[in-house]
Amino acid sequence: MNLRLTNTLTGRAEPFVPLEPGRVGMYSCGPTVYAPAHVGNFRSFLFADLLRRYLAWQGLAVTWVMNITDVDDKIIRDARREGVEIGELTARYTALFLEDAQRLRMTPPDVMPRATEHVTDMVALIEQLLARGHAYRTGDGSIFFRIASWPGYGRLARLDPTQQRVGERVESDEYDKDDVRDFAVWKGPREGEPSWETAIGPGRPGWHVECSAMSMRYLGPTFDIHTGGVDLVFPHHEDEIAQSEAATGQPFVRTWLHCAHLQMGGEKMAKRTGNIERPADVYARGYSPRALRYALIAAQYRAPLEFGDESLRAAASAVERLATVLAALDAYRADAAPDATLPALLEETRGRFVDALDDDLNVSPALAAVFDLVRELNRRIDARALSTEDAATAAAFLRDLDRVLGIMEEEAEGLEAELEAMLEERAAARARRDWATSDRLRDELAGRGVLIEDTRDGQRWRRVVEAQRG
RNA sequence: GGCGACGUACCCAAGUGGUUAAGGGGGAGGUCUGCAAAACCUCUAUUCAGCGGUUCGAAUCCGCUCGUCGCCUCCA
Repeated sequence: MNLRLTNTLTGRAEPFVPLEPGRVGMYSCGPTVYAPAHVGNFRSFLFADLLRRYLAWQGLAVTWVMNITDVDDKIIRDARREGVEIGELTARYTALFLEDAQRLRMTPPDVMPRATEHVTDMVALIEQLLARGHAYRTGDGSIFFRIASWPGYGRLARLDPTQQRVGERVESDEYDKDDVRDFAVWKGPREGEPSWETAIGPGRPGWHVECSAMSMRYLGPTFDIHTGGVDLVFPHHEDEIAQSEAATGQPFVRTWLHCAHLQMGGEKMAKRTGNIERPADVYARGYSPRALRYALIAAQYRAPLEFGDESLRAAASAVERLATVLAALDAYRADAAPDATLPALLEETRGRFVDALDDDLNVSPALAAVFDLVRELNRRIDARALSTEDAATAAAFLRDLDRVLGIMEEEAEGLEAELEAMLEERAAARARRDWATSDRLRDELAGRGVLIEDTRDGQRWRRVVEAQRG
């Protein structure tokens, strides 16, 4: 394994060496469940998924943890607005997130800890901070991390704490703290807000402390990889490092990975500005989850990626091309001698694929290798140059690469009996060269969303989910 | 103001010192096919924001200029 990853901590691509040979502990900042996640959020989750899949494909035992933030200011605000308990709101959006993630074929994380179920872990961490003098209480029962007590602060974000701009933010801050830069690890109880009775008093956890407590709970005080969007570098991850290392006295995360923003119209996709699109919006316009996944993972994670109808349309076509060659390989039957050059072709493709992904998860050249292979396979299919066995080998090879990509096929799905019967009827009509009946059935099936293609290996069908027009 | 990323064809996007500047999409023409679709073939950047410099040689290194985006505050 020659994987190199760009560590935000150093700003450079470094060889990835797991703490424990053969095993990888990886944590990804997950969603705050007060609204549906947008596709920009999913870029970040799917980038982590791609990494997870690649590591696993390379034979590493990965433990992937993704948190669900189910208590925070916005959740409280929105629940109050709706007049429901926060648990009702978060259950709703957690379910939606899981459904969206599944449709996008995000590998289910090994652990998806919820903040509200780990308050004890957070309290224990805060107690450590208090004991070591890195945190202090304020009059309202809140507890703040004292940045002045942590000299390494600002290292991840390369921010000089003394040069931080402090302005309006200071006045608007609702809590009373010693230093404006200090951040809350614990928020004192307030009327109408959820509160936990704990060893450090009543209240609720701050946002940053949640990720520290839960990641270390499942991965230990020091673990391999932590991912998130670039917008989390500061202050979220910076704060995580400070409080985690201050509490344990040990290094926290070895490799920090941050993916660039998804852009729409040249600007960051962000809920705040309303410049967002959600998976449901994309599907409503006729694009499949597979096309969306492709659009989100097809560029290297550190580069900003332009998202929109153009990219979705391109993704839909690309994904169709992959599905088509697999269908053709599956249907292929020929009394031909084995193709002597096929093994070398597959080997070369695999080499290019691995080299590209090893290079900081550079998917573009990896996909280029796949598409070069697809063209070559189509050529050989057309020329009937493969044996039946070759076709099966090539299909299995592509499906193996797809364990990393997750873009090639829809979930296995059958056809309704009625449509199945129409297919058989059409095959019979074709056998007697009854073109009129054949064409009529093809039109009818098309109307039902099933596209027919006639090939030397017989008729082939596939469902049409992608929009023909945007 | 501080920190960082980036500007490659009609669109998306690789390439970061050396033969013909990946790949996907789109477009044009052609082949195959009962038709359709798919597939295949050919073409679609003598040029990499601009200007200087280093070098035998630069899209790739250096400098300047212009432009874009992000972070510094809740944010994937």
